[in-house]
Amino acid sequence: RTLRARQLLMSAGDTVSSVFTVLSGWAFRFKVLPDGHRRILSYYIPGDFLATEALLNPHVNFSIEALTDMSLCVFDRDKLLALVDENRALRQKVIYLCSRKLESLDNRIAYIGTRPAGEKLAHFFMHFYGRLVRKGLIAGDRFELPLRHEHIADTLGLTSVHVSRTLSELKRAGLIEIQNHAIHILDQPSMLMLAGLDSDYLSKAYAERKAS
Amino acid sequence: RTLRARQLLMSAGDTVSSVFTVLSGWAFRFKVLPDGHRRILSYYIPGDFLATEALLNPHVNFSIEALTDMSLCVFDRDKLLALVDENRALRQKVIYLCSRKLESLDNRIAYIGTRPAGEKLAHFFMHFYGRLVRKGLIAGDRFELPLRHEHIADTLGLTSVHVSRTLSELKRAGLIEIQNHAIHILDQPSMLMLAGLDSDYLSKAYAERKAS
DNA sequence: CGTTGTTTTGAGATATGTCAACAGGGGTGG
DNA sequence: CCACCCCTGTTGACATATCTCAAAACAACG
Repeated sequence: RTLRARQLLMSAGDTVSSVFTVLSGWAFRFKVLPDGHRRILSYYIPGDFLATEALLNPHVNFSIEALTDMSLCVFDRDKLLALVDENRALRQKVIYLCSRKLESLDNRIAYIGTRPAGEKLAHFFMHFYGRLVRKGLIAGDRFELPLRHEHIADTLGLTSVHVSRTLSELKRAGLIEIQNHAIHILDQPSMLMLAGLDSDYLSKAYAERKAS
Repeated sequence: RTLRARQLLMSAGDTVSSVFTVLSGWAFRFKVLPDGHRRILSYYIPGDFLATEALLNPHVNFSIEALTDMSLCVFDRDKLLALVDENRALRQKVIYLCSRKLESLDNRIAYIGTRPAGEKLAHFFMHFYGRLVRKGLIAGDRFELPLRHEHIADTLGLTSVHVSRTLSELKRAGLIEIQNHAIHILDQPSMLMLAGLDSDYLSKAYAERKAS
């Protein structure tokens, strides 16, 4: 199945009967608060299993939107669940997925809380860097981020105006460079430190590469 | 097994071999950021299964501390896992737990992000109110919260000073009252609205009561 | 009745939000 | 190929929320 950029894959309130893996393209999962603000909860990149939450509970209360054109591999939720139920190895796999998911949400909460905008941004970028490396999707210190400032803002709990300003600061400080929709990490150590990550975060990511 | 207030049940980096259910008392799960700030991720109240995360993955990177004296029912992780592996109903139960857990973290992220302090506090209290009601632990519009301001601050990403100020505002506005460590919800509808919750949030909680 | 830990209050600093104007890019239709 | 428009990003001035530091009030507890 394919999807165009900006198309919705599922909406809050839906009862879904399919789950997916991402073959190509990016997507994000979000909620809309009562006051109309959007809050982005997580992103999906190629290779990701899409919507662990939906596998566990078909009644979703979040939405998923395509960030770019994308192609997906579709699974029937019931059939997949039946398979999982029978197959021990698959069950382990699901447990692993859940565990990762829980951990990553914990981390989101931990650093989104109250860190200043610069640190939030650094964490955001370096986190993606690590994910892309682990998936074997990039090699150098430059990668594509098909996001608008508004996405970043809705992810980190900032305003797009303030994201713009803070990005300018990071550029002026010589930490990063941005052209088109690609970001270039100029000063890796400083960025990792700003992000509150271990200095060997990236080496670890390279070591884990393609161990999906 | 029993635990005194302030005692640690597990620490980040531990490999745990036991999981628990809470018989009495409160606890909280937290991380310490590289800069020394503590971030509280979740709370446990009587009846809760303690550390779904630890069941899925024995190598934990968070800590759990007792908030009050507490008594726990201990399970051997391996044995419990073996049981779960054999028993279909238990597997469903675990799936349900994970699903709830994921959802609640989503919600944390959604409202912790950028809401003003008053709304965060309202959400925090009403959320506990709902949880306690569902567990059948309270009846009226008043309940005990064995927390210091610092816990609330570390949960919501605020300063304990600011928590104090904002609480004073809520009191002055006639929304709540606090004595000892018990909170009295004076204006339920306003509090629910502030918290960004449905006006029938509590009726629902009462309806679900003790369906643990 | 002191000691220690917690909450409250105040004054001033800083980070972030809001609103509004403008600039640039990439499409679209003429 | 150009003129226009819409969407996004940038910049500025100002308002506000939250933090910091420090002192004082209060509570719990031996």
